[in-house]
Amino acid sequence: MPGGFRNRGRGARRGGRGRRLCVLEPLVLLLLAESPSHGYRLVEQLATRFGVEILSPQTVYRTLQWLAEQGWIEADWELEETQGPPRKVYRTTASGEDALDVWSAEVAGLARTLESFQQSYRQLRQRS
Amino acid sequence: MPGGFRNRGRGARRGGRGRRLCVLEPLVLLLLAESPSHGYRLVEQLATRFGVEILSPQTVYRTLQWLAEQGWIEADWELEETQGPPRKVYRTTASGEDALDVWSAEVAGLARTLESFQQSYRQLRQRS
DNA sequence: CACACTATTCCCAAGTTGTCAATAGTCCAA
DNA sequence: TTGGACTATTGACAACTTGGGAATAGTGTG
Repeated sequence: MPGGFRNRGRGARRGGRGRRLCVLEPLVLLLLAESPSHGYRLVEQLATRFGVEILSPQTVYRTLQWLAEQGWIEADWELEETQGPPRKVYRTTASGEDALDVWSAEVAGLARTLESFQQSYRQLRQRS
Repeated sequence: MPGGFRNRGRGARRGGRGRRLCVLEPLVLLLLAESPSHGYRLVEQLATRFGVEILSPQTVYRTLQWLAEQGWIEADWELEETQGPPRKVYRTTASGEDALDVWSAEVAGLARTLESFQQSYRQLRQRS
């Protein structure tokens, strides 16, 4: 389960409720910068593109609402006929593109932290 | 502020309360696997070793308590005289070493997600 | 017509976090 | 000796996030 913090069994680990995904905003922002999409599809895209499978759809819809409140994305109801109820299709705004750059730097910082961890971990296991 | 989710200004970003570091457990576990330490020092080590500077000490102490509840770490009050109140020095247990391996795999998954993000981000910016 | 799938939104309990505060020991300067 | 700075841990509480359940609703299938 790459990239994800899946919940397995109560008490087995900290998490589940209350635990933040911590990279959902930049992921969604990037997907929308690539091409407009809607909540239901983003859940699938997050899984296939980034291996993020833990998500309850709620989390994605809420992130979408929050990103829209920041003015980083905008939505319109899709006009085409669909196989189901109407879709709310989001796309990035100009300030959303700027926000993506900021988030990207943040992600790079986290990536460096993870790299440090992995390097130290390998060294520790090599010694033994 | 590499690796960190610093809080700047209210409303400017999702976070502050309720925002998780999402990699604190493996980081602390690794540091303790390298050598025993105590809460106050771990806060410093997290900053210098991993660039994690956002932490309120509380978060670290709580993580320590939780890791101890899992049986992954154990503590004794330090016997030596110190420059201050007594320290609770934690060290990993055998099952803690196993847990570190599991967490390491989890971290690797998150690292892959971040890599995917960064690669897609670079491609997006190259195109424009 | 019931059922599965698509698609979004609201509400709540459970869990996590930062802030404030309390407690306390050591060291140093006024 | 009294106050302040630093070391060190813990408790309580409000603010915030999340997953699950439920509500709403359109479309396609048996």
